[in-house]
This record gives sequence, C-alpha cells and structure tokens, in this order.
Amino acid sequence: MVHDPRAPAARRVVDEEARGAGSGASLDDVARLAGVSASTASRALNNHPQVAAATRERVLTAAAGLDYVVSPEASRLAGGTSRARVAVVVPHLSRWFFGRLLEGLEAGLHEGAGPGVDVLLFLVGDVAGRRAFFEQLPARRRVDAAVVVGFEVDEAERARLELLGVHIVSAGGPREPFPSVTVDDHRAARQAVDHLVHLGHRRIALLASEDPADRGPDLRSTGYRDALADAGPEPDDDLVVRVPFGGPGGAEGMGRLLGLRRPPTAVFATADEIAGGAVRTLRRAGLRVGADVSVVGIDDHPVAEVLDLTTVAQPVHEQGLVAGRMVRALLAGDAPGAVTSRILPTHLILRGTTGPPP
Amino acid sequence: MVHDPRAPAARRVVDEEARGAGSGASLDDVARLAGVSASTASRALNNHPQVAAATRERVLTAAAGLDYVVSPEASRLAGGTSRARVAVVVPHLSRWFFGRLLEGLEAGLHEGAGPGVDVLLFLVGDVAGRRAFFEQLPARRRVDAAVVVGFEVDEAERARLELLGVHIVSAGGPREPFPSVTVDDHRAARQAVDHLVHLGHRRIALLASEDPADRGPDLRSTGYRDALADAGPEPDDDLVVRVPFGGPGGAEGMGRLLGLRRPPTAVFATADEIAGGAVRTLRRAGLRVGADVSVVGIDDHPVAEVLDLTTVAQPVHEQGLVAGRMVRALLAGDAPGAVTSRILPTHLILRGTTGPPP
DNA sequence: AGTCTGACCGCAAGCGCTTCCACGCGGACC
DNA sequence: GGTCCGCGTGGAAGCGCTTGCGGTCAGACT
Repeated sequence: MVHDPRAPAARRVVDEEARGAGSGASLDDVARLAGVSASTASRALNNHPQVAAATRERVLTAAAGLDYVVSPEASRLAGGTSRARVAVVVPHLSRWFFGRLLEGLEAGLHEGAGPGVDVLLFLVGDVAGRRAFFEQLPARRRVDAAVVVGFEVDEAERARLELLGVHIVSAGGPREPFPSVTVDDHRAARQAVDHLVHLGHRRIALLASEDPADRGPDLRSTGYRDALADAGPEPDDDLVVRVPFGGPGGAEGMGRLLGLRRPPTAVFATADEIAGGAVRTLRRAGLRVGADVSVVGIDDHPVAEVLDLTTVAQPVHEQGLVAGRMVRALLAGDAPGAVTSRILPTHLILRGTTGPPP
Repeated sequence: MVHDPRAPAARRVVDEEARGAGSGASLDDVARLAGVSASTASRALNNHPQVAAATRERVLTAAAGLDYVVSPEASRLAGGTSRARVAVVVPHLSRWFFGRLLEGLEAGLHEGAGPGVDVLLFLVGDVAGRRAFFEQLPARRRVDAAVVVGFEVDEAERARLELLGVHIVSAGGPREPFPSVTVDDHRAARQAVDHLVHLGHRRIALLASEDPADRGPDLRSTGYRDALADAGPEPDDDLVVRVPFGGPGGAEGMGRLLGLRRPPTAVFATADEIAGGAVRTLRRAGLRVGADVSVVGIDDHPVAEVLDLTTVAQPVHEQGLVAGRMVRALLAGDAPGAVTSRILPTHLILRGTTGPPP
C-alpha cells in the first residue's frame, strides 16, 4: 500500500505491472460496441430472459471480441450471483489420506449441475497455523463454507466461523457437533486387534503415532486397549510404543519391540504407513511376517497392497465425497441441523501379514 | 441498514440466507461507533500513518466489538490492496508427488513477510477438465497467477492466460518457455539404468506408466532407451512393458516380464509406486529382489524407504518451494523473462533392491 | 499578535457491476 | 380508432470500500 498522496499514478502503474497486461475491457466497453446500454449488456451476459435474442447475440459477440471477463469483485459486490467459495483446511498434503480425501471432496463439491464452487486451500500444519487460520479468515478473506480435514475444531473456533456466517463441515476427523463425516476409529482398531486375538495372539503390541494431533483424541489406541481388555490379555506397557508418524517411525518402533525380553507375536499399527516400517524391520531381522510375527494396520493405504499387508480399510475417497455433498447442501440453504453427520463403515482386509502365532 | 419497504428487502433476505447469518457490520457501522467518518475508519484499519494514535485505537476497538471484517470485494474493487490469488492446477492429489510438491509450493508462496496469497485449488484429472480450466478461468474467476503441476501447457493455453494478465509457472512437469522448475527426467532415468548397467546387467526391462499424460512426453522412457543404446545391449521390445500407474500395474507388468522366455535380470520402473508392485510380484514368486532380480525406481517415494528400494531421488518439496518463490517474484513485478527456470538435480540412492546379476 | 505549518480529519468521487423503475413502442383487444 | 398490455430498453441508484483534495484546528514560528 502506498501512502504517499502524491503518487497515485505510480501506484496504478505498479498495479498494472503486478496484475499483468490485464484485459481492460469493461462492461461499458462491451455495451458501447454492441450499441446498447450497460444495463442491457449486463442482462444479456447474465442470460436474463428479458433481452431480445438479437440484442443478446450482439452483446455476446462484442464481449467475445473484446475478451471481456466480468470483474468478480464488482459483480459480487453489486449483488450479482457468484460462485461460492469454500475453504479446505488440511494439516498435511503429502500423506495419502489427505490427498485422497481431497480428491473425493472435489468430486462431491463439483458434482451435478449448479454453479460450481471455488476451492481455497489452506495448509495448516501446526497448531499455530491452525489458530492463525481461524483468526485470519475473517480479517481479509471471506468464504461461504469451510471443511476441515482430519482434525478437531474447538468450540471457540466453530463459534467464530458461525458468527461470520461460514458453514463448517468436518471430514476424516473426530465426530463433531456440526455436520461431519468420518469413520469409527475406535471400532476400526477393534476390528484389527480382534482379528489378531481370534488368530490366537496374546502378546499384541501397539505401534501408534506419537503426534497427538493425528486423529484427534487417539481413538485407535483406545480401541486397541479396549479390545485387549475384552479379550483377556492383561495390558503390558512395554508393548505400547509411540513413534513419529511414517515408515521410519514404524521401523524404529518395531526395533524397540524386538529388543524386548518377551517380544510380541503380533503388532497393531495405527496406520499402514507405520505398519510398513515395522514390516521392513521384521524382514531385515530375518523374521517371516505373517508367520513369526503378525502385523496389521489401518487405512488400506496403497502401500498395504504392495506389502501384502492385512489392514482395516476405510473409505477415504467417499468421506471426501460425502463432505462435499454436505457443503453443497449447506450452501443450497439446508439448515445445519438438517444435514446429518455420517459414520462410514470400515472393514478388515485379510492379506499376508497376519497368521496364527508361532 | 435501512430497509426499503419494497422489493429490495426480498433480495436482502435471500442473500442473508445464502450467506448465512453473516455479520452485517459495515465500515460505516464501525465509523459511527467510533465517532469518526468512514474515511478515517478505513485509514485506521489499513494502518495509514495519517491517523492519530488515539483515533486508530478507537476504530480498532469498535471494529473488534462489531466483529467487523472488510468486504474483500468492495475493498479490491475500490482499489484497495488485497492479497493476490494464485491458482494451483494439479491432475492428481492422492499421489504422493503432487501432495508433496504442493506442500513445498505452499511454503514458497507464504514464506517471508508480504501480504500472503490465497491459493485456489483446481483438480483437473483428465484432458477435458484441463481444457475446461483454461476456458473457464477467465469467465468468472480471476486469479493473478497460475501454477500448473506435472503437465504440459500448450501454447494456446498459455497465450490465453497471458492475455488475461495471469502469470504462469510450471512445476514438476516438462521444461517450458515460461518460468518453470523441474528435474531432468531423461537424466534421472539414465542414472537409474546406468547403475544397472554398471552392475553388469544386460537384460534390463522397462516398466513404464501407460498414461501418456504422466510426465508429458515420456522422458524417462527415452532415458532408458538412450542409456541402453550407449551401453551396448541391443533393444528388445519384449522387455518394454507399459502398465497403469501404481502398485497393481507394476505387479501385473512384472508378472508379464516373468513369463518371458528370457526374463530380465533387472527392471527399471519409471516410478517407485510401479516398482513397488514389481517387487511384490517378485517376492511372491519366491525370487530374491536384489539378488535374483534387481529393481530400481524413480522419485524416492516413501514406499521406497519401506521396501528398501534403490531409486533416483528427485527434490519434490523443493520444486514446489522454488515454484512458489517464482510466483512471488512475478507477483512482485519481476518480468517473466527475469525469472529464470530451474532444473533441480536428482541423485541415485543405493538400497537393497539392486545388485549384480546372478 | 499574526501568520504559517502540519497533523488529522471529512467530503465526495468513484471502482465495475446489477437491478429497480420508468418509458416507448407495436400489436391485441373492445 | 382508441386503450391496454407487455416486451425490450435506458437511466439511475447503489453494493462497501479507498483516497485525492481541501478544511480545521493546534501549536510554532517571526
């Protein structure tokens, strides 16, 4: 921003430069070329029924010839209809889960007819970034809806958005009091651990992400705990290992477990990516995965297929899809209360990394 | 807000509904509450030096109390400073490469001080979607710059954007006549294949993605061909297999190679994800990867680490980062010619899936 | 003491568009 | 043959903000 009052011209020049050549054609130009008034030109361009076909044609031609594009600012400001804007807030993008979910979200947001929406991307890795998002959003940008992916929104944040009239939906995170779509992580973990129990395992380890932000209150860990509690084996804290998210973390955690006096016969990892690392360590140690030691993960990440990893699949793309539809419903005027949250089912996929204990 | 008793009220109501509760506070409200004129309020909010500290304080307090947020439309329309908008155009999101690159891009776009930018996400999977993007962009939305990730932009498309004053930069795709950042895929392929050649392999297969859109004109394949041509082994079409991108594709392609009368002793896959599938097939077939058959990929995808896969790493995050900086330079007024394209280096990472032929 | 200089502030003019209203006009009607 | 009607159009009023310009004071000068 230039404060010097003597420099209006300068600012304009900078502006032009910054914005590029920028077609300068305005609605008035189009109207003039078509020999009509701006009002008529506007009506013609907006497909108003009240303009004569011939006139409309003339206006459209003029607009095309001038490479005219409406100024979205002016249009929206003047009360014209304009595409909705939705913010997508994600903590990561390089993890498969988030990318995949976003693909579904995109599909859900654009499916059907309608005017379509613009998607604003906000990558808020850490808590600070998240807080900044919720504080800044109002300050300068403005969206009609926000979908948060994979993390919990606290009440204050939600209230702030609602105050601004921003719809909010959550996908792939914890259950929320507002429209959300997710899976039952607690149950998914139980499916995984129950499977190990049914195979006869008693010493089952937990390999969990140490990042508290991952999957909110760690339902997958409590699912593990509850499954064990029901099954009989008394908990052994040595068998619970927390590691950084990802393959290297899993590999290192598995190493620690192998160093135990009484190593586990099976391992439940809270994510396939962690499980993958564990598998690698086991193989390197010369152990046969699925025979000497069983490993099960969650997600059905592509790596699971490659590793022949038993896992509990969750419908990631679909969570995004459903969330996208929810946003559209909200944007169409449905009351938030009328948009029902959904919990999508998960299911065990049997592959080669699990088997009875040796 | 005064309500005209007649028709306008109806419009307003619809608006309110569509936009949600929407705080109604306008600049005038703030000004009134603070006991100043709108001009002064505006200046105070925009940190203009010409307002008395006490006044500014009063305005800020009023604004906070009213939960006031500027209307970006009005602000931008009136010539106020506003954050730039950049479109990010990607063909996929669930693939690691794109997500990872976008993380770098985000970082590059937001680094340093400056006003920051808004990122509009466009997911254009197929050619039709891409075409639609380049045609639609002008129609309704408006961005200041676009970065295309991982695909080629044809001259007509580029010209269209330039006409509209939209800067464009390319990342992770082919080299372009406009600012772009990428790696030398041809060279990367050579690094991989040369490695196999140096180990003594003569029958080296190519496992390539069949999607012609992947990596544009398939430089990795030609890199393979050229490396072989230089090394001596005469080309054998049986050893060239094209498969759908991904693990399953790689697995199936490897199966085909294994069925050959004279199977290869080494395989070069144009992506780690494909290589991963190949490794799986080999293991299932009871072959020792790295001893009986060597496999090398490209990318240094996380799966490579887990599979202990030899690969040629490319700096994905950094490509995004550099692209983001280029956009900022362009937005700051640098001429496109002054922003030099970059080709980032790749390097071989030796792991366990390659070794001398049996 | 009179003038001058700034610091602060209000006025008003738009930014480019949409929409309400009024208006002219030709045909359908009695 | 004069109304009435409705279609197609232009005029004008904003949407909410920014900013050049000019006015109003308080001190700081001479």
